[in-house]
Amino acid sequence: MSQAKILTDMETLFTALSDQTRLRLLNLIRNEEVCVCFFVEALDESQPKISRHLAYLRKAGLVETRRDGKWMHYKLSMPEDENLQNIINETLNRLAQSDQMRGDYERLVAACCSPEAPVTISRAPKPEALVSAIAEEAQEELETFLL
Amino acid sequence: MSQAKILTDMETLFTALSDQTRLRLLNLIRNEEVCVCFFVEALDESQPKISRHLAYLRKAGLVETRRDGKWMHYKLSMPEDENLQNIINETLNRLAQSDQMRGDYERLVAACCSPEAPVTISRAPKPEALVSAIAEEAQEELETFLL
DNA sequence: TTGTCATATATGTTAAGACGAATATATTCG
DNA sequence: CGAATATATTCGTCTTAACATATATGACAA
Repeated sequence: MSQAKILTDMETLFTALSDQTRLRLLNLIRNEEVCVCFFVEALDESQPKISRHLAYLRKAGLVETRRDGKWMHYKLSMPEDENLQNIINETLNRLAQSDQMRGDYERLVAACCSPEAPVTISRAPKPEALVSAIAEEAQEELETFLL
Repeated sequence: MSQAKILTDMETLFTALSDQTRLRLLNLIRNEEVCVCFFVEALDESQPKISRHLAYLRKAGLVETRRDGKWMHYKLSMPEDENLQNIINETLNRLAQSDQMRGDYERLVAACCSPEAPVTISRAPKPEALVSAIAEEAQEELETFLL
């Protein structure tokens, strides 16, 4: 039963959230599935460090993985309980107000879409949601231009 | 500016919430100011342990203290940011669904209001909100009885 | 198979924090 | 003042978890 574990589950959730690197990672997958190499690029941290923290989040049940050939994609995995969902959403909303988190996100976009993207990741699969958002933006710009 | 510290502040908040004893303490002061001796009684943990965790919560800005002679009272101290407030409220709501937390609360009520309360705390100032709630309940029972 | 790339895990070190036991501080009472 | 009470802090120990560095795994390509 879920009853018996409420306290332990919350401890697990908050321990997972109590690290800056993990909060930064969550901020990046707020909307979309992201490939590990983009985390490394956007946070400018070592690959083992990113990997360890992603593993931590996975064990805590906060993210799910999908393998795609050599690439591992991570996405948010919401708990069933509504209170816990709200906690996570409020966390993401608070993070979104931070300049630093916006900077991380901008580096994610740059790593995905810049023509000068480092060779390392130039062939990695880009986050779909992000790419389509960028495409829409470009579309809008085009339309604005045409007016 | 609050901007510069968003990430650090969240790390501090979640670290404070990532311990079962501290979650149990927060559950007890959800509605009211409570004196340390009642925490010790309700959680059935050693006094130094309770004291250390309360100090931790105070340093994290989650509780405020008021001295009343020999007694120290603790109460919730909400952060200014609305997202963080929501996180704390959702946390308390989730805790309230736990049988264990309800057990803690019942022991708090018992310690405050039972005639067989241990000598140690029989003279300690009781939580006002709790006492008045109990009084109302008694009043209701009386009225029901009179019908 | 051999090599290469993307990611994960092991290792050794260091720091944070949780605990019980003992002790210190602060307040009140006599 | 000194004794008693409520709470806080210190100490020594143990666990958890952070990190950098090095190495292992798993997938694909040649």
